[in-house]
Amino acid sequence: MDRRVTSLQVAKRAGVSQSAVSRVFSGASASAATAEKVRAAAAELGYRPNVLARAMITGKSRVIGLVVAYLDNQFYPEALQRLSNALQASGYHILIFTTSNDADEVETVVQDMLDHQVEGIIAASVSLSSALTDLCAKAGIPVVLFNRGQPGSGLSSVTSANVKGGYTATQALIDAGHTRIAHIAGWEGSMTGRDRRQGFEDAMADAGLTPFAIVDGMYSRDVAAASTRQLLSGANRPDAIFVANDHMAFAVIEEIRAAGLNIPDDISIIGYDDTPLAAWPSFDLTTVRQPVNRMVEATVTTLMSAIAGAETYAHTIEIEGPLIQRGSSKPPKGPRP
Amino acid sequence: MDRRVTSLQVAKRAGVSQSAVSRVFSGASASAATAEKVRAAAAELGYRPNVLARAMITGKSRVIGLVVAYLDNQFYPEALQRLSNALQASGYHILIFTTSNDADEVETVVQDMLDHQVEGIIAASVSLSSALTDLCAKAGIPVVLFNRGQPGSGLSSVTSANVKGGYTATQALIDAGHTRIAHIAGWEGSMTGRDRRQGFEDAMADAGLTPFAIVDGMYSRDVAAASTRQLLSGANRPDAIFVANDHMAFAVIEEIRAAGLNIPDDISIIGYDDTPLAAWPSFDLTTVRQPVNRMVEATVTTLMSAIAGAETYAHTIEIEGPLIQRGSSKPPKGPRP
DNA sequence: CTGAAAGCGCTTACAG
DNA sequence: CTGAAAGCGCTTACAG
Repeated sequence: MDRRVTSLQVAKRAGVSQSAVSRVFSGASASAATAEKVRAAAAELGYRPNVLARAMITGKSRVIGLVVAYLDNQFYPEALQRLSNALQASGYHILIFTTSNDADEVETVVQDMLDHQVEGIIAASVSLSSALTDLCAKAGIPVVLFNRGQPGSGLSSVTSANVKGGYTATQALIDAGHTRIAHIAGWEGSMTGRDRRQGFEDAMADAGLTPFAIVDGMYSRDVAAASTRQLLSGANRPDAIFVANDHMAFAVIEEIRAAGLNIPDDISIIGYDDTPLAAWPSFDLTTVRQPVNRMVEATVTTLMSAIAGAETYAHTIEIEGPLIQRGSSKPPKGPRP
Repeated sequence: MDRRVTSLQVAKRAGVSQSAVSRVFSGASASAATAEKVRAAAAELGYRPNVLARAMITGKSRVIGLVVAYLDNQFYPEALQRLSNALQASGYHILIFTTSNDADEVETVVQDMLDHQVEGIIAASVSLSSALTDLCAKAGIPVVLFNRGQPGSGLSSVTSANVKGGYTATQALIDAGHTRIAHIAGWEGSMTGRDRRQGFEDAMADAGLTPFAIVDGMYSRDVAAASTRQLLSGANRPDAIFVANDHMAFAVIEEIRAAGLNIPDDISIIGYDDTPLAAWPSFDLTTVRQPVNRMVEATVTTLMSAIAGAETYAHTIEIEGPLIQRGSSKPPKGPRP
């Protein structure tokens, strides 16, 4: 319940001015003797600079706002952890906000962040209205979209190469000899969903195949499960499904098993993300890896240089990830070209 | 890139004093006419109070520090989301720190939080050294441990009723007719681990049974998997295992299946937490539910009343959760008393 | 109700 | 290198 100790108290104890104390702790020039006295006094008193006061003067809060929507998707906890570590390494901390993708809620959250004087915002799988984008621009607060593109918004984004990833996944199914290939797409309202779908459609077209079906899974387990039941209910059924993320793919796998079908003998499944669970024996999911570490690196680098004022234009960074071939899909047939 | 607009600019535009602007936005008394003029000017200029400046004066940052260690365990993303929502509802925001349980790292993180003038700290499954506990006490910053007890530390904690939960789980295995019951314990360094183990031992003793084995799973998938292989390798093997959390139980289930054994026919498994995955058909895990929502509620309530200065003594809150009987363990035999 | 003024705990020109 | 002083953007007694 003690009041916090201030630089003035340290100054008195050390027999120097308050400015001298400040200089020692802010890394400005000070003689060895002064620094010595100040540090000793500070240690005795348990002094630590008030970050808020410092932020007021410098205009640098050292805080980054992070908005995240889908924490139940295992991709995000890992991303959050890595983001947190990378930012801490740069001397920044994360003010976190969880939200749905509802526009009003996102607006509230972004306003809150701005009010807290964050130096930058990372929006993970969340879209920003153009009003919100303007607001951040006017406040001079850089925004980086993580795992979500928003072309034309003028916002920087870091994603995996979604079109290419969708293509690669689909190509792998084609190479395995499949012809009745369905796609359970990501949310149509998201660029990642549309891009992966585009990759699917391109690969099918290039192979002269017609999609068995394309349905919007909304990045939801429940919707994906219902879609799967639907796909299996017809007289004719797909022999392979490319699912737009692992989170949905797990639900798809379970539905297929519940229907008494075998994976991959009856149906091959390929997901997207390579979340930790994909490698678990229970799923053994073939999937396109999103290289979280490189995506996080790119996000932090982009944000930091924007904060430093180095760049004012938007960066659209796409990082390629490999297909991880596991047991949920048949391996490629015959010799590869 | 504009400079942020300040209360002084609003005051000039509205033709009132800066204090008047402040009063309108801090909810102090102001005439309807003044409020009107101020709000109009603020809206035109896009003014919002600087939370940092407000925090400096009031000494209330409206920020809660959250330390979390095991984000790969699905219990935590859910808890984080609920915590975030509950705190936002109280006008607070979360400064998040991920850490290992390493004492030095925790110390750094807590210091960082204190430097940022957080009003309270929630430590999820992380222990605080007594030096750190003292530090927070001296700074007058309340700490609540979430899902981790630390008796004798003087810190408040919110957990499930771990001894009772361990007892209930074990009793369920006994009721199902099992006699060779093993326990893969949580980390021995944690109170939750020790309590659940205590519940296991009590139930076994009450039933006149000797534990088949007790091993420390360290709350780690890998350690739990290795322990399982060990348990299965002997001439004699357990017919049931109580695993101290779901996160490990999933790995245990997979090892048992890999060994060609059937769950629950050969071995019954019961976990702890009732994470989302437990209900998935792939695991269908019988488990003791930790009532996340009620734990979060209790955590926020405790923290808020401590911040309000209402209580200075430590609260140790234990919340009971039911056993969720699913397919990974045999149902109780015969009639229940 | 309202304005002038002091002050939260710092950083940073400015002289010396 | 060092101290006195101004100021970051607010809140809050204090008079009027």
